[in-house]
Amino acid sequence: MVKIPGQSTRGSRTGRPIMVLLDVLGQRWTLRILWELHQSRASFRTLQERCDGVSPTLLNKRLKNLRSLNLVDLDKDGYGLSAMGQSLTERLAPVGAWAKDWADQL
Amino acid sequence: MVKIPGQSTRGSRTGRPIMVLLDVLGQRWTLRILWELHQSRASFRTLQERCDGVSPTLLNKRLKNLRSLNLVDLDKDGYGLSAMGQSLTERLAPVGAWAKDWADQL
DNA sequence: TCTTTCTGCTACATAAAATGTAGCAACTGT
DNA sequence: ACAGTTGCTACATTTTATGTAGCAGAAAGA
Repeated sequence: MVKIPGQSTRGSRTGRPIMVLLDVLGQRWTLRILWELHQSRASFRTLQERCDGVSPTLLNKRLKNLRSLNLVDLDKDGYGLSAMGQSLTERLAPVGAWAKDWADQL
Repeated sequence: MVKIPGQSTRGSRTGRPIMVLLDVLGQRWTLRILWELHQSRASFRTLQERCDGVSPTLLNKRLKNLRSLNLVDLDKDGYGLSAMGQSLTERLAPVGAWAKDWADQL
């Protein structure tokens, strides 16, 4: 059972890792934040701009959460993906290619 | 430029398909709904139960949206993934495997 | 040293989104 | 005719996100 302190258990009643992950990624801006950090490290403010000016309140909330989940870290160069975060976004990459075909088909 | 009627343009100012997709997938329950439909087709109510009793209001909203995006369809056997939805969730599958390692590492 | 300009972050009122519960109309099977 | 489905809607309450302002600390320049 995966239990994250201060985290909702919505969609996690089974405790199956995938459910927990889908729950986390399904939070507004989380996916986008990971995507942006996958492009490059960024300071809080830069990241905020890149995320279409998402509110700092929420950005901070998400970043705190992603750090506690060991997907994101913070150093002198600002925020970036941890090794784990990197491996996740790498697996998410094929979806980027898929999106092009999908958009054409729409 | 991809424009979806009645859809927020949050995170879609560039109109890049991936941004639109991240925006859609980043909506609460969307990812989970796709995941559940990837397991098998289901009626509205069955799907609702599988999604930990998500409110029918929201479930319907998401399903409508996913149908307009050509990711989900509805037939006599209830809701299910379209061909497009299938190809998306297939690309999402590696993330399921990843989640196990991630959970162990937490 | 004294600004200026970054940094990450917080407070708080407003607005938007999600929940929970009840129930409707249409169809299916007995 | 009746019971049990189906997909779905209404609506009041609660939760979440937005937008704006601004604080405290570090670094860089004059």
